Amino acid sequence: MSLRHALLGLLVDRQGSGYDLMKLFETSLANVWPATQSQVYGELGKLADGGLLAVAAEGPRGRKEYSLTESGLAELRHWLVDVEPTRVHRSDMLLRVFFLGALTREEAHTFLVKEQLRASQDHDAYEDIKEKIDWGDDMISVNGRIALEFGLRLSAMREEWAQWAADQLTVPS
Amino acid sequence: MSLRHALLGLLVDRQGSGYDLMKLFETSLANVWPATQSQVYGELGKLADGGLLAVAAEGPRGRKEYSLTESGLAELRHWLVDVEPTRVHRSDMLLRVFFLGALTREEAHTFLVKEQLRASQDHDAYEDIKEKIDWGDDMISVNGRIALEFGLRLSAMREEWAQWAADQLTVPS
DNA sequence: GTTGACATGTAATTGGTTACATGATTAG
DNA sequence: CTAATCATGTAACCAATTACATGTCAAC
Repeated sequence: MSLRHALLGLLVDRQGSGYDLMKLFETSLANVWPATQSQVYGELGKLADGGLLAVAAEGPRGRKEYSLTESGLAELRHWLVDVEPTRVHRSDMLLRVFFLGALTREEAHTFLVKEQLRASQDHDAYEDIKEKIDWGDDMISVNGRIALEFGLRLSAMREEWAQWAADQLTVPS
Repeated sequence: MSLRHALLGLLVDRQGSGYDLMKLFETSLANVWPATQSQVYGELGKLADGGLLAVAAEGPRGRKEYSLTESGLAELRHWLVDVEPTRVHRSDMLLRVFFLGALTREEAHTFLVKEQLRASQDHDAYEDIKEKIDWGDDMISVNGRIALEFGLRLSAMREEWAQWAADQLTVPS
């Protein structure tokens, strides 16, 4: 149930339509919590029904501008403070690693080299974001920097690990 | 659709019932791809219907022992070699980071310190596994070690990052 | 004979993805 | 006038979670 909280969070220091929030999503939260258009519109409706959001204004083309209510902010804060983040993270990449023995050594090696490349590309992409985005001083910009640093460290780690893992295969015990 | 491949993978160098596979899951794959009992039994049925698995033997208590077929192995290898691993990984922890501005500085600091602690505990748990599990030489043991190393490096990274992030809050720009 | 491990399944619900469908407004 | 952007929604499907339901066999 994190999407609802993502939407509440985006509405803390701004007000916006589903369309606005979708665009914000793409340029910020999509890396940690992807969502589709249908999901966003659906969830906004439910949040408004539940009184966590209010329709602050209606514009052209049926545009509905949402704003956070008292109870919406309370729910967000409750989620941040009291709800434990999920422990396990699914990774189909690591799942594959378990079964690399079903491939030839060359194929397994290729798999790990590709992962190393992906990690390296991800790292580059994060570096790009760090340089090119002009960071505002709003909440998601300030804290987005902290999250971005995680991405940078993670991709660096993945690259080193994949290198190490590929070496393990090349020189077996 | 990774669960099907997880099951195919487990059946590469052994043969087993849903019950057996569940137990194997818990002690190996659960960290990278959790699955429930109902999911496992359901998926095994579908895989058998599709000819990727065969019922090799039937035992007491309705026990059905599955084995990998030719086309099952082919499908596994295809997934390993040709299907790109998922790019984005959801993290409700990082999602929360974006919204830390909705908390007081103390609350936000506490959140990051708790994350540091979780990472540290995860690291300890992985160290424990590394020491205590007696590793066989079967496929999932050999490659499980490679995956475990990822867990160790990731938890170390998370711990350092959380420490850094907590410091960022304490001494603001 | 009773407890615990073995063993399999179904049903209801939720969250997420993909595809489809429609239409208004603005800028060139 | 026409293309791009704005704007919202529905429907079908799939994967995963939770809870329920049932029953067997072995060991003590």
